Amino acid sequence: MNPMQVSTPIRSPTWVSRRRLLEEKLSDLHKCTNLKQIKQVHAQILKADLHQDLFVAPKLIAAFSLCRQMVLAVNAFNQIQEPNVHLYNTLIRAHCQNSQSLQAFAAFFEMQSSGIFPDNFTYPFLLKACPGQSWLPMVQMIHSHIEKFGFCSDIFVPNSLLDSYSKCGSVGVNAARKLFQVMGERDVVSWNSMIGGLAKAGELGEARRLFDEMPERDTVSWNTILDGYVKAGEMNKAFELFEKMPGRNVVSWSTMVSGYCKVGDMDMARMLFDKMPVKNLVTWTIIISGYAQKGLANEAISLYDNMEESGLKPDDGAVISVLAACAESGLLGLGQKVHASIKRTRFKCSTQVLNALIDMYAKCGSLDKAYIVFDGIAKRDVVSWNAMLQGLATHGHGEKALKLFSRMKQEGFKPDKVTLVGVLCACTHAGLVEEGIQYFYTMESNYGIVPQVEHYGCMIDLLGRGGRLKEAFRLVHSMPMEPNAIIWGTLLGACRMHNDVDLAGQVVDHLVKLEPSDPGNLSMLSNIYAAAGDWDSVSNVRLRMRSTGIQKPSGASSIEVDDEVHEFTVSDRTHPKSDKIYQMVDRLVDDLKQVGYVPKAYQ
DNA sequence: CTAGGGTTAG
Repeated sequence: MNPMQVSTPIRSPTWVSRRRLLEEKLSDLHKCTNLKQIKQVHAQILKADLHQDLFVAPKLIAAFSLCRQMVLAVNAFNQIQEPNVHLYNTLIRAHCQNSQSLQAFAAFFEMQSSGIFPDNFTYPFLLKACPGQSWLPMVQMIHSHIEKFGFCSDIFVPNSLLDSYSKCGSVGVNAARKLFQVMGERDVVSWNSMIGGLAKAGELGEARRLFDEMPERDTVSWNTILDGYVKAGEMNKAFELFEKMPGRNVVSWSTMVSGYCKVGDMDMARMLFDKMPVKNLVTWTIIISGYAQKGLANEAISLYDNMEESGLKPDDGAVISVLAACAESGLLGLGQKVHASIKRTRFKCSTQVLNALIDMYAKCGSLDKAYIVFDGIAKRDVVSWNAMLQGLATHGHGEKALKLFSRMKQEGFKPDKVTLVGVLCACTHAGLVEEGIQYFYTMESNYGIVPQVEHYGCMIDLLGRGGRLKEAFRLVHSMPMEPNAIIWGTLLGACRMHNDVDLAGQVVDHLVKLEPSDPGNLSMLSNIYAAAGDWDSVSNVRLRMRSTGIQKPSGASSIEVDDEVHEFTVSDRTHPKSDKIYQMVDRLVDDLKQVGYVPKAYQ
């Protein structure tokens, strides 16, 4: 349809005056984040009969979208009889902001089929709805559309395309490279996107070359290359750049803090954190999660308090990050604190936050609390079910997990590949070998899920733990994909469990090829030979270890009591209270023996 | 365009 033909309703003088009354309230409506206010204005709009106005509706949609009220947003959209490009663009952007990529595309296709042509805003919004590698085909489709209709006059369009490609893994980065080369005009944003994409794809050298080549660099350019080094763990190089870059901003500082947290250097992280002139919510999230990941509960908790005292209210991202860190290190205390602060400050939480809570409670061993959160979710999604299922499965409640699985199907949820990992894992932990095999071989026909490497991993664990090593080994060889290190590692674990020395030797050969610098593999083999009393083979392996120059650092466990970290290694007597500790260990071993546990070391 | 972000086999 020709845009000129869109009929404009005739405005009566009363209409104009009604609208003028609301004008002031409408002007900032699309930026309003207070749902109550929006609903008030909405009521006034309805009263004034302005809800079908092409000027008012986009503002309403944007406002509802900001408050994550997509049902209301779509409703506002549906009030319009003949939506135009602008309205569709607003809807697409709204879906995109609320990570409803599919709905964004649905809106796009609907727009096309009603004969409305996309403009210079449509494609960039749509490209934003393509998060990551799995959306590469959609990015390619949009690319061909753009080429067909020639919207490249505005650099915003090719820049968006470049950025989307560069976030789509190595294949996408190749396409981005090509596009970057043929782009007639490049601004600093084009360069930044290209450099960021290369750095993310692990092409740090090429990224650095482009960075050096750029005609002009802004703070984002510096931050991008800085992050490239940080993600590669090259903190020395990152620090060097950080020191000499002009105009550091809060992102530059936060990037450095994040890098030091990732390599575990909390002293440097804290020093920079204390020194940085401006901190925001992201900065606080980074440092708190950093401490939490290291298991330093007291530091993390006191910083969380400081953050709230400084008047910052954690958003979804902050809550999810901190909870994920708690889950990783089992910091139930901090997790509960976050939960309490959510309950205190929020009327309701997004499903994403509740899912993070389930996972945190489950991973910290508080399955009952996980269940309470799970039961209380108004709108469960597949991730909620998966988190709960996985939690039950990994804590030995295999049957309960399978029951949850049937409930999930009863309530009409479609299992995805993660669900099936949980189901197979549940079978493994409940010793239900036959059931697991059944699920594995029927998952494609029953649920349309083609077994992936993760599912094979579960199967190998299932068969291996059940002592069916030969079958497990055959399965590894019949896999349609290349077995990865986890697969071989699982099999090796099973060999150790059942003292299969021959198989272990073969498995380790594969493992060493995949992880040549991992000292754990050979040392595991050595332990297996030792357990079988094959001391010649043990010394052979030791020789192999020495000839490759690989040394296994002795494994150490550490616990944290009252903010003091205590580290322990094998037969460690250096701790001041080691006598008491060993007394306790002996008592525990006795208790375990009484319930039928046979410790390996005492065999 | 840059910093934090829910479920995934050893």
